Amino acid sequence: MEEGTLKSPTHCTGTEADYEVMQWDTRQGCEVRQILDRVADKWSLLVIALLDRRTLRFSELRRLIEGVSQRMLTVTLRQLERDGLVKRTVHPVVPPRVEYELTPLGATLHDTIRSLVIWTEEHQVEIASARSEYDRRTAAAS
Amino acid sequence: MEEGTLKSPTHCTGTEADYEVMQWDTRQGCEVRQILDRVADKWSLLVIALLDRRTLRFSELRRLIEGVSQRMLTVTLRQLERDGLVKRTVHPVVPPRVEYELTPLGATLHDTIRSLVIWTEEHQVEIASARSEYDRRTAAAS
DNA sequence: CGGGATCCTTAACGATACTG
DNA sequence: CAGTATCGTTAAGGATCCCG
Repeated sequence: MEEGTLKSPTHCTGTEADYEVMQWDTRQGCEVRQILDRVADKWSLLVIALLDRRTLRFSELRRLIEGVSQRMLTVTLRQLERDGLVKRTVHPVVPPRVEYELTPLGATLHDTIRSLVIWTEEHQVEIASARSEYDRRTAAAS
Repeated sequence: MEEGTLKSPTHCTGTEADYEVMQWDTRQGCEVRQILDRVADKWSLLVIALLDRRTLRFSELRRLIEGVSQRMLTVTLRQLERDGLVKRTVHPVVPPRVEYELTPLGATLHDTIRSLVIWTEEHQVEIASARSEYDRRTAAAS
C-alpha cells in the first residue's frame, strides 16, 4: 500500500485517467472502501470474532454480544451471509433452531479480525493513558 | 479468544462475579469494545492505512481520502491523536502547515489494519460474486 | 491552510408489536 | 425461537460561516 488514493464508493467513475495515480484501481478499487466498512463494522467484527470454529445459535450470539438488539443482530447476520462470510442453517424443528458458522472465506477473515481484537486487548492500557494525558494537556490549555 | 462474552462499553459494572465467564474481564474488558469501535472506524482505518512511514499534511489526507468532509477528518485526527496513535505537528508559519504521522503505537496498529485492507483487496471479487448469488437466490424466492 | 462553532438533515438504530 | 415490519428517536455527519 503505497501512494494510494482511497476512492469513495459513491464516486466510482471507472475512468482510466486516474488509474496510474492510485493503488486501488477504479474498476475494483471503489468496492474496497465499501467492503471495508462492512467488514470493520461494529457488530460484524464481534460476530466474526465469536464464530471461531464453532457454530452458534441466534440466541447464543445475542447473549454473547451484550447490548446488541435483535434487529441489528439480524441485519448484521444477513449482511455477512450475503457477503459469503457466514453460513446460515435453519433446522426445521419447532421451536426453530438457526445456527450460524463461518464459511471458508469467513474463516480467512477471522484471522485478521482476531489480530485486530488482540491488538486492542494488548494496547488498551497504553491508549487509556494516552487519553488521560491528552485530556490533562487540553484541560490545562483552557 | 475462546468463550468470550463481549461486554458493552455502556454496561460496565466492574463486578467480580462475572469475571470467570468472560474472556475480557470487566475492569479492562469493557474498554475493548469501545477502542475497537474507534480503531475500526470508517475514517480512522483509512487515515492509519495512509500514514505508513510518511507524514502527511491535513490537505493531503483530505485529498487522498476521497469523500471525507473537513469536519470528519478533523474529528478523526483528533481522536487518533488523543488515543496516542497519531502525532500532530503544527509548523508556526503562515499559512499554517500541520503534519500528521503515526506514533510508534500507531505503527503497530498499522500492520494489522494493513492486513485487513489487503484481505479486502484480495477477496473483493469473491464477495461480489457471493452477493450476486445471494441476491439471485432471494430474488427467486419472491 | 487548518481548523472551530453552528445549524440542520439524513439514516442508523432501538423499541415495540406481530408471526411461522 | 428467530425472525419481519413499522414507527419514533437520536446521533452521526454534511454544509456553511468565520477566524488566526
